[in-house]
Amino acid sequence: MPKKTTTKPPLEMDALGQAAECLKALAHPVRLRMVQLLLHGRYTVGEIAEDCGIAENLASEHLRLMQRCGFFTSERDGRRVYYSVAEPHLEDIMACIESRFLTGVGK
Amino acid sequence: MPKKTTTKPPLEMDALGQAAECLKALAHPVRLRMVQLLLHGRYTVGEIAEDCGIAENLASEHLRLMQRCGFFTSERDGRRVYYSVAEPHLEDIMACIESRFLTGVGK
DNA sequence: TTGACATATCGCGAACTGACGATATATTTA
DNA sequence: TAAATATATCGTCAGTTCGCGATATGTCAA
Repeated sequence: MPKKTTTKPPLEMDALGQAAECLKALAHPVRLRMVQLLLHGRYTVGEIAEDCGIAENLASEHLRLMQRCGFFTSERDGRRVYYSVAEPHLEDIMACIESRFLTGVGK
Repeated sequence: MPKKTTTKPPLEMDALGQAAECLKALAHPVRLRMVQLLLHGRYTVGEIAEDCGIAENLASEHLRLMQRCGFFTSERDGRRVYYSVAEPHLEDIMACIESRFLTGVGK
């Protein structure tokens, strides 16, 4: 009897907590924009900040947050730090989000 | 000349804001659980509360939040109120989330 | 009507988040 | 070395979220 469907979550509640954490990381317009951008290549903090129209320290904070979730990684090259996507599922998830919210709207 | 496309995102920033709002609504373990449950049928507030292991007033608050996003709808039947999924994309989005976070973990 | 049940709403406090200026660290160039 | 550049971190504060007890509303049955 591997599973029962009676009352509670068996032990998935824990995984749902993790999933919620990561969704919280995505749930910010600037961070969604960063995901869109980095899905097309790697960029420095300065480039990302400019694209999003925010200060560089703010960008750095958002990027670090996404990195803690495992969504992004960074590598330093000289004084610059390049961020890129580390989580392969991000592409699928972003596609879902875009298909719901960003399709043919005011284009 | 309705809009200019100089530095920033064209006009999608607005849609990203909306998307972020809805992701925030999803970004909670109890609410994710509610989505999972309601994707399998319609249930009353009391049933949902018990399944999630929370008080009924709390469940009611979470459900109302999801309803404001357009994710759920409710219909009253006597003293009970049944909630069900209203947003068809929820299934896809939830599938993405599950494939990332809820696959073969500790099973 | 009254009482019981199901759900919704309100008000509060604790905890968290986001933005921002100031400051710190790391790296290159002079 | 010092100065300039790129990024990261810190402290703070306004605003928000969560859970909860108390209360309100809505519905049925006696």
